[in-house]
Amino acid sequence: MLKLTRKVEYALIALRHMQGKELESVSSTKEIAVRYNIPIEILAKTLQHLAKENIIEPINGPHGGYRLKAQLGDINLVEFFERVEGPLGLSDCFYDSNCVQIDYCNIRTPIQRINANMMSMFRSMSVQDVTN
Amino acid sequence: MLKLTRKVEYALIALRHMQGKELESVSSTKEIAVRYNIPIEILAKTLQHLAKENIIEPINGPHGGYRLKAQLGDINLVEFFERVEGPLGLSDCFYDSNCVQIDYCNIRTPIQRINANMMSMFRSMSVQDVTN
DNA sequence: TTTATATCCGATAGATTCTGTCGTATATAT
DNA sequence: ATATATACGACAGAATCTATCGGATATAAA
Repeated sequence: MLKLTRKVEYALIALRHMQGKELESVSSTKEIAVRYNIPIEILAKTLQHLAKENIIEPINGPHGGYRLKAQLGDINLVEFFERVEGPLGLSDCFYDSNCVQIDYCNIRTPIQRINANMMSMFRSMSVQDVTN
Repeated sequence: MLKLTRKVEYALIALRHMQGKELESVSSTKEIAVRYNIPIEILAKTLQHLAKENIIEPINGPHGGYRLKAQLGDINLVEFFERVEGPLGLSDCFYDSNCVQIDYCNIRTPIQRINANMMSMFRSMSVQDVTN
């Protein structure tokens, strides 16, 4: 409950890795996978996803890899989590409402308040707060 | 990702239900299950768990059920989540460390900072903030 | 004392999500 | 050409979440 997914963690590890290098320099999937002991195939998918989101830029071919493209300070954590994992919320009913309790639920409003607090907390931090 | 479990939601729904009634009055599992459209067996388990945690008090026999026992204002949300679901944290490595990345991880410290923020946010709210 | 209505509790099954793997295609530097 | 990268859909295994089943104990009331 209330945990990050591996995918988000792998993404952050990779971004921090890239952040630690010179701006133009390129990091390959293999390099990162070996360095941090991450299964290469799943890291590959994660990086492809970040590339599709224009957060990193892919370089094809030998000596290729990825380098940072977006300003990590401009992406807050709610935005980042949603771009990597989709809609965010303490309960599904805040973005998709096929919950059988929805018509009777007596805690929807208070939970939504807490959810707003959580969102606001994550929104107050940027990806760079993690990768620096 | 970052969602509450049904068990926690059912527990909160039940507590709010009890909170809305007179102090001495008793609510049965069936009454709550029907009222909020919750599978009765799983709600039963949840209430038994809350009883073991001394948050509610069981009354056996016909016309039995449960009534509030603890002061809900005294239980903060971190404590509540942990009493219902066990250890809490954005990543497992904050309370149990068989993560294969642990020796190489470059984001453990920043994530722990975010985790501390989240904990502090949940600690600043009590169960009563949800059930009132 | 029997009966009906509750809680109690371990075992298990089903569903969903999370995590990781495989195979194949495409791009490009040397 | 070849070697080394990314791209990507399909699938498989694992873990967690959610729900169900069966049978036990407790007690109020007929």
